[in-house]
Amino acid sequence: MSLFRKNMFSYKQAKGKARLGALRTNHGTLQTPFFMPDATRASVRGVSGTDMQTSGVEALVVNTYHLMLQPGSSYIRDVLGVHAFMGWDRPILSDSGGYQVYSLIHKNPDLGRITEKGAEFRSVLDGSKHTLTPERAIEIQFDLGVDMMVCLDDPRPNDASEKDLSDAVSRTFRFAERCRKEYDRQLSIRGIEDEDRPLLFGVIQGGPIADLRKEAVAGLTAFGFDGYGFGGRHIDSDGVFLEEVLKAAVEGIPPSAPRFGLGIGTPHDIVRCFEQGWDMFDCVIPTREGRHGRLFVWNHEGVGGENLAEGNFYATLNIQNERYKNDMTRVEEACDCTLCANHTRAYLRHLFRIGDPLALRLATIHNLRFYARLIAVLRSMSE
RNA sequence: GGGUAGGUGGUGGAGUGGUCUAUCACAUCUGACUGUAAAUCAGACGACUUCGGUCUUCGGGGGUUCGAAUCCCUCCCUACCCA
Repeated sequence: MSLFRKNMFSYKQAKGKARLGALRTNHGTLQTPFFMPDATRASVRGVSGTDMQTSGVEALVVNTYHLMLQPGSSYIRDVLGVHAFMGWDRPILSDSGGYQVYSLIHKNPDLGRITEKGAEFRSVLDGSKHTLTPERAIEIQFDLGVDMMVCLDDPRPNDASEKDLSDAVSRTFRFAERCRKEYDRQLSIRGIEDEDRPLLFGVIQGGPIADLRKEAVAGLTAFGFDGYGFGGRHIDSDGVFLEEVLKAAVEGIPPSAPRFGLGIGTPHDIVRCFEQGWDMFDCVIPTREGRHGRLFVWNHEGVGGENLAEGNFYATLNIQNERYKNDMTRVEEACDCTLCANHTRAYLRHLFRIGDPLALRLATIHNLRFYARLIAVLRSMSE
């Protein structure tokens, strides 16, 4: 019983393998490709919903693990869902907490362990124990009331042994089966009609080994999910984009399903994934790096496009550098964001220097606007 | 005029005979950041360097000592108290 809803996703082939699509969700239709900033704890740090809408943000990602800890999924359920809680009425996707198996547990074994039962976390907030089973992850995501949810997965570091990576694929598949079973059960318990159900994404594991990725895709697609996400990490330990691995994965996914590159990525990574046929993305880069004073700017005004694939269409500047002390130009003259419309580089640098929270907000807004403009370019170029 | 306490690298402030170019913090400079333990983290921060070192620093000057930021003399300066 494959998940399939008529008119949920449609697309037309664009340049090469890239495609332009439309994904229907309970909070509106999203044009693909699209990029979602991470509002991990139901907040894109430092910016308001209005800031995000003005910047061109169309959808957000929240996190099951972090919201489970604070303020708690039942709390969010009781306040009628994360949309109402945040005051954001556009699409929201929740990540399953699977990434925290990697970012917390694998990077620091003191913070928990992953077993066949699920992920046992030692809370990063107060040390308390929390077990996130596949079933629990799905239940929480229903409590959150999101539009798109993700199966709990078991990502491993890319330098893990082949056996380890293979185990991660098979366990992620078993988790996916359990997630799907619980998903159906929740739909039934909550009396949710097919037309109103959130979309469920399976996650492709396999590390940097293309054959494992193919195997993962084959298993998941045979089982059937609304969409498929590329999990784990899409870069090697040196930050090099795993072009062939992404390609191996995307080729096995039926074109009728949306393809989600989890945690992707830099502007260049997004372009390359889009050209391979990936449709949706999320990443902390624009927001985190913005808060750290790194601003994205186009290399050329008017934005050509010939150089998109080479990745030299943009540059970054560290606004805190001394060279901007007397720089009275805009971060980017051609940008229409709140920062570029009103303030100089020198002023933004000053705001960072004095530690004013406004610096974080303005830098984040600019980077979100940059990403939105990148997506707009991809959409227009491919027609 | 008398007394007391002090003067350490951009700042604050440790050190009180050798392991001191001198802890630490801040400031400054630079870098990193990819499904957010991240308004975080890392490196540099006297000069020169063939990167192995070399030279110059702890208010100024002089002295004791094999050796001084550390002890002594002297001068200068600062803060507070008393006249």
